[in-house]
Amino acid sequence: MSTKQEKEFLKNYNIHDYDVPLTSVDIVIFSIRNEQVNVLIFKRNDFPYKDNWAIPGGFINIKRDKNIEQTALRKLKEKTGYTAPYLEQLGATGNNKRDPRGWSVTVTYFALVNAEEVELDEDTLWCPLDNDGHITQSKLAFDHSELIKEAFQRLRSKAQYTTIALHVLPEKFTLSELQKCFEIILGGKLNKSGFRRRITKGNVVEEIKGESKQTTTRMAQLYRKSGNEELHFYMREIYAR
Amino acid sequence: MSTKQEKEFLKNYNIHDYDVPLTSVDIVIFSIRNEQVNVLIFKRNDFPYKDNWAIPGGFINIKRDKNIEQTALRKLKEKTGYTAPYLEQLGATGNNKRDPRGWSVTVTYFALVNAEEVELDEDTLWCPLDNDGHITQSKLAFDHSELIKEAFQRLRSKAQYTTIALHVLPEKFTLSELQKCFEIILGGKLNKSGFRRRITKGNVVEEIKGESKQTTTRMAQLYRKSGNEELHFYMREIYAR
DNA sequence: CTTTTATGGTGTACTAAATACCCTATTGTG
DNA sequence: CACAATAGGGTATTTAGTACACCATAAAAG
Repeated sequence: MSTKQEKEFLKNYNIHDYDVPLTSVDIVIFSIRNEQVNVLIFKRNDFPYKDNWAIPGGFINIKRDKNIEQTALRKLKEKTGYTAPYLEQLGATGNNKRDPRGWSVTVTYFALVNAEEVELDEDTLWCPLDNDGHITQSKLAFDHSELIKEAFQRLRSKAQYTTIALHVLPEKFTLSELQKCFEIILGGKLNKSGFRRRITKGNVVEEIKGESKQTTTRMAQLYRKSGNEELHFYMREIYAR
Repeated sequence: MSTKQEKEFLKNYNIHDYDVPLTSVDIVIFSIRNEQVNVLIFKRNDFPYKDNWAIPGGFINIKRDKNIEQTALRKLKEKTGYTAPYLEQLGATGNNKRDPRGWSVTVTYFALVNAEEVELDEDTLWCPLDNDGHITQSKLAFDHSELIKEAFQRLRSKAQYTTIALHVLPEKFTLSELQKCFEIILGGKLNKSGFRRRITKGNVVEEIKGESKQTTTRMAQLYRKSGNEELHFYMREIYAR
């Protein structure tokens, strides 16, 4: 397939001969803390936007990373220690405005983690989002506030027809805790028995026989995730009011 | 905000000092012909994969393109003449294997067009897909077969809960023609009266008063798209068997 | 030690929006 | 003129939600 001419072409090909955009990976890391959706941000150490808050990310290391998902996982691991989180690509954003260094493309991922299992570095913090996915704290570097908002919209939308909220919980949890997570993400109340039917009917959680958790009132049955798939998809959206 | 130090940094910043990936945009253009989903492919004129079939695409022109969607629209217009098609970003694919020139990231878009309104250039053709989204003709350059398959899965999935199939039809169409398009995309038969209720209930199509179309049997009412949104989203998926 | 209260857990009536199946109308064709 | 084929639409059934009521249980209050 590969002709002599083609080999010649590839030998002479040098990307540095062309005007190319910057290409980076950013990652919106979600968790739930104090009954709010939170996002992990850190204070930048380098130009541009030095000393501003931003979401984790950076350039693809074309020596070390085999693919872009690996770049995202590497960044996530650096900031949270997580190696197997829920991770989904949100999409690419690219234009000539978003980075002062020039034309820039970023591939954004979002991850769900359990806040209890993350140890924060210095200059790293959880920042709560309001009901529209706006970050309530400081203004962020680049277009990161916009990326967070888009990721939040995707998260909320997916919570309506999948089991995505499972991924912010620890290994063991009660159904009320799970419902609470859905309600926080969806921004409204869910019907209890409808929710429990929906969750227990599919093969998405299983009782941990004999284990229950002390709450403020009566004991609650503990569950764990079951099924192998990352997400279970429902035929209908759930209704939060 | 912008300090002297930062200005200095930006002045000295040169992307050519770094090892960066190639970044391109590819576009999967769908239409329906002969009761099959088709994809537009063309014969490559340049290395690598010269003389192989591929989907349209290319590098971002950082002088002319303001953002990646513009790059995609530019490529689409070159091949089809369309300036306002249904266009959606599928996502980014990036790894060190897909392009012989080196580490490569591509942002894939997919578009829906009406085949009748496209004039094919030389070295350009419509190629039908089988029921799994596999291209039935030749092997394609790069990982383009894989990109097509992923785009087709997204298209089929969206046809289950949105009005996406509207975008492969001409301005005027009958409900039977619309149903046929959905069936082709979904790969199964739909229930007629259920389908008509679903379509006519939302504000997605409107009768063209007094206009009807001759079919092989009785006259059929003509409709046009209505509503301003690109897509209408339903709460439930439709069921094709 | 009893009562209150908050939450855990479940059952039932109602409802929305599908599917499944049926019927009638219209027009070209043998 | 009967018949085939598609347009167009009606109704019963099913599915999976919402709304709401009810009992259980353990901590806290009196």
